[in-house]
Amino acid sequence: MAIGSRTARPRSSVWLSERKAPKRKGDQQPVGLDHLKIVAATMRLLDAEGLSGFSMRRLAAELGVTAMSVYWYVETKDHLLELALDAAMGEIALPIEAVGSIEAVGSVEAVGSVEGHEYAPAEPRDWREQLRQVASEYRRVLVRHPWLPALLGEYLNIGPNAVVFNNAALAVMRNSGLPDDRITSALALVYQFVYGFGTIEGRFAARCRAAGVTQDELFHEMMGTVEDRMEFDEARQIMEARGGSTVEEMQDRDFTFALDLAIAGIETLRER
Amino acid sequence: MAIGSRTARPRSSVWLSERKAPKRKGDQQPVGLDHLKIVAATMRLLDAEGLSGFSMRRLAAELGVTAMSVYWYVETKDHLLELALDAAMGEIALPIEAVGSIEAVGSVEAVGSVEGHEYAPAEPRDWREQLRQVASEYRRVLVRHPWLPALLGEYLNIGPNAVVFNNAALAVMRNSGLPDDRITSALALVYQFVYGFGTIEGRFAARCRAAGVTQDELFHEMMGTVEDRMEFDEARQIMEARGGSTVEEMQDRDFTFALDLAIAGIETLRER
DNA sequence: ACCTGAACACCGTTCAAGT
DNA sequence: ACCTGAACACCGTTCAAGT
Repeated sequence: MAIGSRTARPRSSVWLSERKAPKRKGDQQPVGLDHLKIVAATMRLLDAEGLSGFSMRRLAAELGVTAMSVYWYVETKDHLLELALDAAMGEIALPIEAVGSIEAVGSVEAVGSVEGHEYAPAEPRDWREQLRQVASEYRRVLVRHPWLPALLGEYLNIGPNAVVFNNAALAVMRNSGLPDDRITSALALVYQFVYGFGTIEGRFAARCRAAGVTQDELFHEMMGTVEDRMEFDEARQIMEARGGSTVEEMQDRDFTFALDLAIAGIETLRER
Repeated sequence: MAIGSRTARPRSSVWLSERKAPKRKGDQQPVGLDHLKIVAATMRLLDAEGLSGFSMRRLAAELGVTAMSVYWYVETKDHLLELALDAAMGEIALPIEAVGSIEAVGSVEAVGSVEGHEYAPAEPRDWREQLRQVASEYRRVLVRHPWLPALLGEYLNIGPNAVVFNNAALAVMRNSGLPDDRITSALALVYQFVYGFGTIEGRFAARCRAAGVTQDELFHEMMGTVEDRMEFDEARQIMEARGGSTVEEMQDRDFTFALDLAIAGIETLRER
């Protein structure tokens, strides 16, 4: 099988529980295993094999260590995955204008994220530009880590990097000029869209990689299968009108125009 | 743990492989086990225990049968979950105007779905009304079955009911007046939004059920935790401006206005 | 045609024990 | 302070066997 598992629903989050080890730096012998290496190896494994290919035992083997050693650093597999999740959130490059106080960024380090957020070099720009940047960065990270959506769905995503991201997203939307009581709606529209879009895009790419075919090959194969199955005149007509000769082009067009729709909607309803 | 598992990525879909059994009706002894009952029990278990609480062995026990009996009817756990996924898609009530040819509906039955699509009683209406209906129906089903998003992310979702749903969604959007080459974008914006929105809404509700608290209780608890953690003036201001005294009210407001934004965007860009 | 039981290769995690 | 090995309770699935 591919999803689902046996133990009970987790009731806690890494971010809501105490650190397992004080994690002081100048310790005696550097044994070659620590939080950073473990999370990095976790992400490498997840990228390469997917969530279903990941197990604590596989990870230990990857680290050249016995199955249970990892448990000295990490409470459960769930906590480890939450760390990987927040590390991925940290890869979303945010417009510098949207990143708030230095304290927020400092607290990222304080709770032990793997890497801080990256910041795109940018001068202050239009809120639309900033929105487009955050959206497409988020999309890129979702595609790069196809395991991310499952974790986003499973855990609370209140890690330090997630908080920075959410604040930045909110800051950008506040510049749109929408009244305060509409901001959460607009945020939901844009980011849930990006989430869903990036999810299927990343999954499709991963599927192609696993099957050893190009995206265009798999796309045409699937279209063929579906067309064989039933009458699809309407759908086919739309698909052909979609434009773009490659899957990548179609995706970029769809993504860009969908964002344009959302932005146009915001601008239109702002005036009312 | 809660997600991920051990076996390799599935390369096939129920919908792309042959039926295991010819499934003829007038057989000798009715043993009390069949496709319908199995899928129904699966959905009941998933609703009650979640994806992580579901296993072939639990299901067999639920059916009062030995662990391996189910395998006579169903090839793998993955295939069974695909059947449950499409059955859930069939619960989305579609506006009768948007449901195409009778053949499409006929083919639903032909491939053995659990129940056909429901059709809301409706006279022909504005495309905006239809869009709102499909969106909120989709949302309702996502909330009712919190395991649905994980399955939607994992499998191809090309079952008969999914095909009917997609065609209906497309038919509605075609009535918006957008040019053909923009339809897929608009569909992505609306349905990925609903998917993401319904996902977190359903997950939140499930979490409350599991913890035995009301949604409002958990919401305030979480707000408290997050506020304690770091400076959150902006976010708090927005949250307070959000309006609505209960979580449910906030969610309904957010959902409705986000859809309004999308519709306004479609209408605005349609004119250009 | 339908169902069972034993077995296999995997899990996450606990726990006592090593150094 | 860090790592190991054996063990427990669970998986999905195969396979030979029952009726």
